[in-house]
Amino acid sequence: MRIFNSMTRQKEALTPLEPNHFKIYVCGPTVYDYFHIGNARPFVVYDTLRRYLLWLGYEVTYVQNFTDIDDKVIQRAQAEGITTAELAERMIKEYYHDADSLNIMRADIHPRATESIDDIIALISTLMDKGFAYTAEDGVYFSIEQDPNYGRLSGRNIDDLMEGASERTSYSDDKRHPFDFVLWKFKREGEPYWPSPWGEGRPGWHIECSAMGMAHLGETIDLHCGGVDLTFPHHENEIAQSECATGKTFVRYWMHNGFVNIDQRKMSKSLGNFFTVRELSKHYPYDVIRFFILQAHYRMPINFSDELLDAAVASWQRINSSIDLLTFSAKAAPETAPGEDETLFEEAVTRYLAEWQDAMDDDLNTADALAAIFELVRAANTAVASGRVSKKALLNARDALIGRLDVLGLKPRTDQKAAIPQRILDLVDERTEAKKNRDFARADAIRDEVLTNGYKIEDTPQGARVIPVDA
RNA sequence: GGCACCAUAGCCAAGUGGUAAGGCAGAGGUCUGCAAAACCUCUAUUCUCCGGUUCAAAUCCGGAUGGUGCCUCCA
Repeated sequence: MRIFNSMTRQKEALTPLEPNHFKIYVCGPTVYDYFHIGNARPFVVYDTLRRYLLWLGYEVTYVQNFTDIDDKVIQRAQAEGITTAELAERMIKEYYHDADSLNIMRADIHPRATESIDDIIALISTLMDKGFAYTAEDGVYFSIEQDPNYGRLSGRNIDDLMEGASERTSYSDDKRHPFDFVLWKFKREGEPYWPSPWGEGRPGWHIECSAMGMAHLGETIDLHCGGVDLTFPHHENEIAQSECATGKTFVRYWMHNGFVNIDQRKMSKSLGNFFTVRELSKHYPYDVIRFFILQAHYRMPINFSDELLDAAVASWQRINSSIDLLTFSAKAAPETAPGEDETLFEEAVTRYLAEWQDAMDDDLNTADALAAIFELVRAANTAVASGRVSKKALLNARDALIGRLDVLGLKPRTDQKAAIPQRILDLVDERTEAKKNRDFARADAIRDEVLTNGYKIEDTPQGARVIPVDA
């Protein structure tokens, strides 16, 4: 598999440091609110990466943190009159609700900043000992001038930063350099704090990811993933503090996903143009949201609108419909089918599955992978219509389809459907009888009645087929 | 101001040197008692524009235009 490494800005062969075992760290949510669709993208994308690596036979250790202490958590907790721990606990529960619904696998480890204070303090101590950190009035800072490699990931040097900063950065505090960043914030009135060798306080934002990543995955991590907006300063700072502490490469492959936009503008909480996944799920099912995200390559920006979601509903329906059709028609399909249709179909299935894998291998191109899925769908629908393809071939195709969708974290609707009530099945039989007697008025009336009850009847060469109408 | 990214049909979106995937929407047809679903055909002589390299460019190089992002809240 090849992956675009943000550090080198090119696609590279992806290999684990430790044989057959990938160690992945994904920047997780700050738990002060429900997460929005823009936050959901990395969770879905890297979950898909994880599933694919597992499918390829690798062992994967997947870590995704919860930032449960920072300014926003404190602010929100104060506004609600509860403790930060209470707020975090609640929002983590809500995170799991949405993430589980999006079929995002739980990480092997979900470390929390407040439970990793010892690791954080140990890391800062090392940086202090080695002369990369210093104490200022309001906290402990990392000195970027001590790091000759600073700026490598984001492609900027300290001079570039100064130029950008000249109009926006205040030089008023007592940091040695305006871009020095805080490792440990000394406590302020009314805020939670922990003891440390430098005084009571709480961790800075960047340090927690380094500390938790290294604590659970070792000093060198295979993959570190997150949104492009984290490239600078968050990931840049993580590299600086981690590598200065250990002298080793912190991360071998950096992956950054593109934004979710609204009206061509970045979706963000500060712009106020966001939809939480929870809110959106009231209008569109979770599987459609996931499908929508995977329809584009992960590094491209995606725009977001009802029209695009509606199109995704229809596309996803096409796939589900084909799976249902395969299951249904396999029942009446011949046991063996020695003809050309059978051979051509099996060849087509093999070809499209190969295309699917090629796409996934090429920098997790889920858009292309889904195109292969659609090709497979068309071949399957054609095979079904021909009636000259064996039961075995149809079921093999169906299972392959379901299997590949599962790697994408997409569950076919069939699996989620309840059994069709006997009452409905009786009506369908009654309609078939009416049709046989050419009593079409009666047949149509029954079809309408069934539809009113939430089920659709479709006539096929193999007989009438009943499917629930999706809400 | 500095550093990046993006521009492909009505809409969405793959494609990084060999002659434009896939989905949605639309039109026509087949099947059907009628539907639905499905299938077939059609819908970009062309990839924002202008130069250049090459036998060959949506793909590489240079420039222009438009849009977006980052530059100590951010996925």
